[in-house]
Parts: sequence; C-alpha cells; structure tokens
Amino acid sequence: MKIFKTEGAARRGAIETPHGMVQTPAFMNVATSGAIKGAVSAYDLRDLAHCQVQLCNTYHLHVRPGEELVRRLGGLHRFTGWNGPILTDSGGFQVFSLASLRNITEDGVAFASHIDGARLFIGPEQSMQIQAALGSDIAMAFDECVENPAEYGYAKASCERTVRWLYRCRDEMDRLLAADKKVNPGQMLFGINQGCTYEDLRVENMKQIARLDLPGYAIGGLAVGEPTQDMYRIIEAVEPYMPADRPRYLMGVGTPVNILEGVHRGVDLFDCVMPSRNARHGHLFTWQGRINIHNNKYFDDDRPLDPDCDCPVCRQHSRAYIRHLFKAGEALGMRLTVLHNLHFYNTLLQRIRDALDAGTFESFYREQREILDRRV
RNA sequence: GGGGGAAUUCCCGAGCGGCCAAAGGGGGCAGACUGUAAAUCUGUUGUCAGUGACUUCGGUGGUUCGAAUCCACCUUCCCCCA
Repeated sequence: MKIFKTEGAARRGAIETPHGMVQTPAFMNVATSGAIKGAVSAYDLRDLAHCQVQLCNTYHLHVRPGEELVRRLGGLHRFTGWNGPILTDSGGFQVFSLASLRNITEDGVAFASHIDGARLFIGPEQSMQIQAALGSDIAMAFDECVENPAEYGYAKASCERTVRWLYRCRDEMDRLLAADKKVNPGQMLFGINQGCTYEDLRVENMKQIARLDLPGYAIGGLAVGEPTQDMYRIIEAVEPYMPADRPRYLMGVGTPVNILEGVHRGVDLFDCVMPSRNARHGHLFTWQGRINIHNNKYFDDDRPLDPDCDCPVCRQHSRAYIRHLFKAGEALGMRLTVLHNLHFYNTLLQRIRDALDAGTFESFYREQREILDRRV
C-alpha cells in the first residue's frame, strides 16, 4: 500500500485492489450475505452512504446461495451490483459465533448449517476455494477467533493452529492461481493475528505470520467481550510488529470511538455490524453523540436525526417522522436509519483522512473522542 | 316480546372462593447490541412510600373469616327464537 502521511502512529494511505483504490483509514461496510441488512442496495451504498468497500461472508454465501452460483453469475461484484472493492471474511468468525454448532480439528471446522442443520466442513483450503469462486478482492485467512476470556494454554494452541492454517491458505491460493489464472486474478490474502489478550502470544504470532510476506494483516479476536482497554493494549503491543507498508485491519471494530482509537494506534481498516444493526434497532450515531430514536422525547422533534449531517436522510426527514416509522413498523424507518449510520461511519473516516491530510489528526482525535460516545 | 351468553388492569385475553395487583400476547417506556443464527434480545408497565400500605376486575347491594371468582337487582353489549 501507499502511505501518504503519518501523524504519530496514525497513517494516511491507499490500497490498490482489482476494483479500485481504497483511501485509508477506511470503514468496510458489512454485507454478510451479499446485502447490507435494512434494505440498502449497492447503489445506495455508493451514492447515499459514500462507502468504499463492502465485506461479505464466506460461510453465509457458501450455505446460501452457494459459491458456484455466484461464480457462474459473474462473481460477487456482478451478483450484488457493487463494483467497488469487496473483502470476504473467511468463515473463521463463525467458528466463534456458531459455537454450539461446530467441532474444531486440525483439518478445519465441522459445522451444522444454521439454515437447515446440514453437515458442512470448512478448512483453510475450502475457505480459499470458496473465496476464489466468490471473486472477492481481498480474502481473509481461515482462523479461529477465540472467545474471551480464554485460558493461556488454549489460546496458545489455537493461535499456533491458526498459523498452520495460514500456511495452508497461502498454499491453496497459490495453487488456485496457478491452476487457472482466470478464476480470480489479483485476489489478495490477508493474514490474521490471534492470541487473545496475551501480549506475548500476540507478538509471537505476529512475528510468525509476518514472515509470509502477505499483502495485508489483520488483528482478529478483539472486541469479543474483553474490556476496551485490553483491546487498545493489544493493538499497541502488536502494531510495532506489523509490516509498515501493508494494510492493517482491525476486524469487527467497532464504535466510532474504537475506530478513532484504532487509527490513533496505526490501524488502516475497520469493519463492524454496529452501524447497520444498531440503526435497525433505532440507535443512531450523530456528531453530538448517540441517540435512540424510539425515545418519547423525539415524538414531535422536527429536527433531522443529526443537525450536523448532510446525508440524504438528514436533509429530508425529521426525528418525529422517523420515530413514527419505527412505531408504525414501516420498513422505511430502518432503511433510513441504516443509511444515516453508514453515512455517518463513512463520513467519520473521511474526516479522519482529511485531518491526517491536514496534519490535524491529533486535535481531531482529542476533541471527538470526548463527544462521540456521549449519550444525548 | 321470549330465551341464552358476556362485561377483567391502555388493548386483546386467561382467571371461576384465599397462593391475585391479577397468566399470556399486543401496545407503551427504557436498555443492550463490536469479522451479523439479530427487523433481535433484556428489563419494566395500578398508585404511593426502600419491607409494606392503598385503590382496581361494568354498577349497587349482599353471602363469607376472606370475593375478579358465589347471590340479587341494575346498566351495556352479543347470540338465538318470534
């Protein structure tokens, strides 16, 4: 990747992908099954929410509709209508979140499908094959995201296995590219750092995976129940060992303040379901803090969701109207709040990039971290 | 005109002598949500005071140690027969 400018550990850069440049720091918008939940389309993402990257999930798309169908119909870009960069998660997180439905071995993970209970098996090779067929720009390594708190011994054994899986991912991707270069040329593989909240495991793991000289590295297994300060501590511990000229991706994070803190510590990429999920539940992010549009106090509030936001929703609609849509069970309510929250997240990252360009990130960081988490 | 049935807390709806301030659902109010098994989940929802007290099950009387529950009358609604 190109690094244009740094301020402390924070970096302003750009990543080149087969479907265009990603200006970093960037937020990747989560479209697990090929769609942002809340009735938001690919052109909404582009035109209304100003998104740069879409994230889809290997496991979900494998279960339904199946990667073969997606490949036959031209890959995820054609299939979803999103022609910008796409990152696919490996299915590794489902090892964690579908805990009751799986069994982990050295080979990989046996799942029961959450749709119909069908027995499935995904290991490093399968994950790479699926992600190649889906045609994403960035494929994530197949990893195990260990829950917190975890015993040191388990965490160590698990992240050592994840390293072995990473080698198998790399080998399988090489094999797929050599076998038929037309399947998905240019797809990048990102490795994932694990090790729970143990700094020594994290650092050792990072050193090991850095040797593969991959096009990008992620920090996984954070924001899964540990105190926020532990998350920041781990990022600080690992960051010096992450290759400086490669993208750094903090998986699954987070709140606006988490993202600000991540950038402050040298992270380039983020993704999180929070803007879309919380929006569906009426929880909105604004430049004054967080609001819950269900709250009775907004019943006749004629102001936009966020007076300081220029998204189409805020230009057009009042809090009272959107609250009414939620109360009336109208799907439009969710669509509008999801659009606003995604616009907010992408604008937050835009402002972070602008501040880095202007050399004023440090003051932006100090000012905004006090505001963004407030409940108003 | 005759016969039968029903009225429950914001709504629907259980309850048929004490364990009932009254199940359950809806609605309301509030909270949670971090690589999405999430359009989900949790708490709360008569009043007042931190145990407890007080008012409440159409109305008015009555039976009983004790009534949303039993009896009488009244009011309203529904059904059937004319």
